[in-house]
Amino acid sequence: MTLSTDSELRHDIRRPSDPVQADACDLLAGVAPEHLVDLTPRLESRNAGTELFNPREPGDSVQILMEGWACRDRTFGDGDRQITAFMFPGDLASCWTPIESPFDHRVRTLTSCRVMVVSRERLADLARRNSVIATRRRRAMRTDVSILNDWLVNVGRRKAPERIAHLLCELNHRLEIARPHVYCGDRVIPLTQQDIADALGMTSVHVNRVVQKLRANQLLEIRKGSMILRDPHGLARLCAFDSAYLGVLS
Amino acid sequence: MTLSTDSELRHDIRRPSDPVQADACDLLAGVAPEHLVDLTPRLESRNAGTELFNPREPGDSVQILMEGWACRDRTFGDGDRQITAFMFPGDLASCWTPIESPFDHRVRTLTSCRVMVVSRERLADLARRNSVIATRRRRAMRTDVSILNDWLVNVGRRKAPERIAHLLCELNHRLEIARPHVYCGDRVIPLTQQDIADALGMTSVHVNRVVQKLRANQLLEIRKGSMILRDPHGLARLCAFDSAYLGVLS
DNA sequence: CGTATTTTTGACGGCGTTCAATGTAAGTGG
DNA sequence: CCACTTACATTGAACGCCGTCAAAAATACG
Repeated sequence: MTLSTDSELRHDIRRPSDPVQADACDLLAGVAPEHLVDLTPRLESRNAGTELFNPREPGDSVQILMEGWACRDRTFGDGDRQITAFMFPGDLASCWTPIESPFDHRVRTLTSCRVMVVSRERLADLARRNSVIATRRRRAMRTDVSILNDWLVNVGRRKAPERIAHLLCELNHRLEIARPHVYCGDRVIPLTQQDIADALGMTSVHVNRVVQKLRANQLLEIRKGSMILRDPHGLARLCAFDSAYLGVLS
Repeated sequence: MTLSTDSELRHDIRRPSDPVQADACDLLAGVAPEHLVDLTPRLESRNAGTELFNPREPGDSVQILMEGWACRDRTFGDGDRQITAFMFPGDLASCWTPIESPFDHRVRTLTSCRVMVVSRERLADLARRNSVIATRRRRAMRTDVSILNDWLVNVGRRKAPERIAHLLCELNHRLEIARPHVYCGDRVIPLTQQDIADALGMTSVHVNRVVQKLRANQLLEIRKGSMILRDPHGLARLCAFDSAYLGVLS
């Protein structure tokens, strides 16, 4: 599959058929249709840069990511921001946040997205009663801790080239597992260099310089608004990537 | 309460009465004595620098921290290490790890400690059957995610002085909540400058220089192997500390 | 007292930031 | 189809935080 332009990568997303199907959602897969209706679900579109969750105004509906990429971040007064998680459908680590979130952060879309809007209260009910969903959420949370733990190691201890390579390897690994749910080209990371900088505690200027070196080594290609991994093994070698911490995903 | 020497801070720890009491343990508080016996618990001492948990050799017993400080860390081949959590008794964030740990890390004591050794299998059983413990572990895990999230923001976006101040503020806050369980002086942080460096992604040399500035501003005192916070509010002002993310603790 | 650990200090270098400008592709409206 | 606008990527120069290396001083402990 080849995509000719960036806009296709970011915006030309395949649409699932319109009737709301639980199976298309990694959190609710397998839920009986009669229970699903209780949630009053509806599919909606969101532009890139839309807020999906804000702890100060939880609201009484929850938006579950069905297509596209989102991130969890914290923004400072001076405009600095730190991204603490990347999320996309089909990825276990992405599905636990909707109902409750213990900490000060928000969730924003990075690309154009489709979300399933459901009643928060009823989803919480369902999660309490349905042991499958409960288990799924527990595993999702464990995965989130594990990834956060690894990001901290990454940001705290690795130099820029290894740091960037490690993030790309992680995303690639998660994407492979989530493949059936992710509607963008293989090994395409739909992130801005600014996004990557915000996730890794760097500036976009420096990300750019380092990423150019990686490109010079045939490890990846650079597009406007995205990157394409050309040599995942080379990237993994560069940062001694070990996917063990993602084991809970599979 | 004043302590004259560091050895007292690190080693002169009050001992709970010898019969094993569930209430002294934040994970098992409230568990009926007859259930507690099933765990075959025994109190033991550990020197500073002892490994309490290693994912590659989980073993069939679990060591629950009862006194002293420990940390979760990852060590690299070249000796570099990243600490990803500080743990002490009475602190909710410290109690979920023992039974299962989804990621690649180990737990080591930082000071001399006392631990309660229990059967892993039976503790897991108990956690499954006892909803109080289950709830406690869930909250503990949430707290852990929340703190990890904040550490990532801290390491990724703050400069050294704010970064150190923020860590100290967090520990101070958690210590105040855990006070009845922590047997060391008020506002004493029994950490080496090397420990702090390993937690914040810095070198001990630079931690030292920054910490000296904080001391010059009457914010803290420096001891061998520990620090004493003299002006918590000043520290909080320096880094704009907001304890909201620790809300789940209380 | 002698030893080990930790703190402290100095010189030097570099990785990464800051500031600012330019280039370039995509989207919009006339 | 072109002018205008916006968003990213790219480049260069200057600066500085922080790491590296190495050694010395201070503190605690046996």
